Amino acid sequence: MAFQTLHPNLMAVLKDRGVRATFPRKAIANLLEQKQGGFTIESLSEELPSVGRATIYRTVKLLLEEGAVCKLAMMDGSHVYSVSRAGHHHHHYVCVKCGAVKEFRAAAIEQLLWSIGADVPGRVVDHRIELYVACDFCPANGGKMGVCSNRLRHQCWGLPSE
Amino acid sequence: MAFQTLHPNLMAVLKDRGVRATFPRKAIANLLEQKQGGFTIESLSEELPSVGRATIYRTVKLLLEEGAVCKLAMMDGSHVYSVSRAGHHHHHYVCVKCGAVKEFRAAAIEQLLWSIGADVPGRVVDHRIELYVACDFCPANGGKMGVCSNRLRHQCWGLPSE
DNA sequence: TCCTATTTGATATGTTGTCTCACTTTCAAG
DNA sequence: CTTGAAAGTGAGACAACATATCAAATAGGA
Repeated sequence: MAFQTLHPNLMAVLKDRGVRATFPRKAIANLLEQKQGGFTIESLSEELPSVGRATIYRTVKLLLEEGAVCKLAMMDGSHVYSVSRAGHHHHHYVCVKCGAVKEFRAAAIEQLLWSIGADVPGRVVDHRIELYVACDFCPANGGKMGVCSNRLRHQCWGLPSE
Repeated sequence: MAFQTLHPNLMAVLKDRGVRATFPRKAIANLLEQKQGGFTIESLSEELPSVGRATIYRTVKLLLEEGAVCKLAMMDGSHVYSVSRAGHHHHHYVCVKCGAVKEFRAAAIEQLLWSIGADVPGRVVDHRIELYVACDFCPANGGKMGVCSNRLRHQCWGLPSE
C-alpha cells in the first residue's frame, strides 16, 4: 500500500515551469531529491545556510504548485513537507515524533469520500486525509519510517483520547 | 450522514473542567452556542469587542481541550473552528468560500483507516479527514450550509488539478 | 561579451498565536 | 455581607512563521 520508489527530477520540474536554473534552486532541488522522509523550511535552511530563507520559501512554493512536493499539517499546526514520489493522488502518514513522512494510497477511501461528497450540499473541491503515527523506536534508533532527522521539530503528543 | 442536532452547554463544559464562570467566558460560551457554522478567532473577536484576544484564544483552547469545539485546517493553512454537536468521533466538511462547517461521520472510513493503520510501521495516534466543498450559492445568498458569516475569511480557490 | 529580465538575500512587514504582568474578579470562608 | 487569596483578564510585548520590498547579483539569449 505504501510506496517510495519514483525519484523525481525536481530541477526538471522547475525548468518545465519556465523558471531559470539558478544555483540556489539547483541546491534545493538536489537536496530534496536525496530526502527520504519529511522536511521543514527550517531544516532546509540549516542544511543550506548559503541560501536565503526567502528563496527557500519561494522555491518550495514553486514545487508545491507543481505538485512535486506536498505540504502536511501536523497535529500542532506546524507544517512538514515531503517530496512527492507517487505521480498520482495519494495521502500521507507522518510520525508525530520525528516528522518522517510516507505516502499511501487506498482507492477504497477515495470511493467512500466520493460517495460522501454526493450527499454534501455543494461541490467537493478537495479533501485531506492524514494519519498521525508514532514509530515506537523512532527517537532511539533513527526510526523505522525512513530518515528520522533530528533537525525536524521534535514533539511528542500523549495518546489520543479515543 | 450529516447531523447538527445536539445543543451543547459550553459553560457547563468549562465548569466541569473546574474553571471559574467569569463574564468573558460566559459571553464566549453563549455566542458559540448560537453559532450554526464555523468561526474564526478573528470573527469572535469582532463580535465580542469587549473581550481581549488573549482571553478568546485561552477560552477556545479550553473548549478545544475538552472536545467541545473542533479546529479545522483550511486549504490555505488558516484555521476555522466549529462547535462540536456530535458527542462522538466525527469529521467535517467545510466551505472554502465562507467557512461554514458541518459534521459528518462514516463508520466505513474509520474501518478503512483502521486497516491501513495495521500496515503502518508504528502506532497510529490520530487521523485527520477533511472535505473541502464550495456551496455554489454561498456568497450570493448566505449559503446552503448553515450560517455563512461574512465575518469569516472569504477566499476562493480554483478547481483542484485532479 | 553584453544586455535585460529574472532572481536573490537582507530586511521590513504581516499574521497568528502565546507570554507577561499589573490589575480585576470570583467565590468561599468567616 | 465582608474579605482575601487564588484565578482570570487585557494590553501589549514577544515569538514563530511566512510574505513583500528593493537594490544588487545572476542567467542566459542576442
